Amino acid sequence: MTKLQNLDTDKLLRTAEILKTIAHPLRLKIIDILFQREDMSVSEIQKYLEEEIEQSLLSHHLIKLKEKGILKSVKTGLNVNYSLIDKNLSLIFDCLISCQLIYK
Amino acid sequence: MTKLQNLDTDKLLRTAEILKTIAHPLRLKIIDILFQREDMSVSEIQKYLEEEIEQSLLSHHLIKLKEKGILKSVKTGLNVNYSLIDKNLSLIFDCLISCQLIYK
DNA sequence: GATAAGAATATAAATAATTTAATAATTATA
DNA sequence: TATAATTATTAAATTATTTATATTCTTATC
Repeated sequence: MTKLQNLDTDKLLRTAEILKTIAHPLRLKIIDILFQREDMSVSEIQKYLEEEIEQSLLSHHLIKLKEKGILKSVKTGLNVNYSLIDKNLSLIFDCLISCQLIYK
Repeated sequence: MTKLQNLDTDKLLRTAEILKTIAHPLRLKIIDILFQREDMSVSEIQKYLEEEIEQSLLSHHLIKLKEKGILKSVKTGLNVNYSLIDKNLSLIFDCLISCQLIYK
């Protein structure tokens, strides 16, 4: 009987926290956009989103993604440029595809 | 500029839905238990959980996991045995590890 | 320094998820 | 058939997340 992971309570909580952070349509879309192009400002990201979305709402989501260690940001002049800390995050889609939970 | 995935709205919604389903400490623990041993009844799973947890709460979580396509169940006598539909789901941990979002 | 642009913050409102508790349904056994 | 064991269902209570609105903060430019 092998262990899936060394799953103590802290690790369960942290894993759940990260997955919860990603588990949102708009935040997934943001991740996708930043996978395609690094270092985009908030207003650029806003333009890329097909749905019209409030600046403050976008900011909320970006800050949450940053807080949880998924994005980083650099301020340059008026702009704040966000980017993915690790592009391997896209592997999460591959995992769900390999489980046939989403289609390719 | 490559696309991360072919990310239409439906796919974003479905991906978020699945991740949200997994993104819970107890449900992750259930997944871990069923990765270690297939076909466990509700009461067996209950015994395996270190924290004391209500039978009805466990049932709620199991049913949610089943509804979303992550678990399957077979009724035998008094028991209902649950198991993972796809053990590759554990790859999700590897993904988070490779992004250094959780430790190994 | 006044104004504008870009982004963050604060707060409240709306919505959704989780947990609890009581009860019901199903099957097995005395 | 009465009782016990196992699991599911329902409704209510609690807690958490998401969204909207208004405002503030920072930096640049006039």
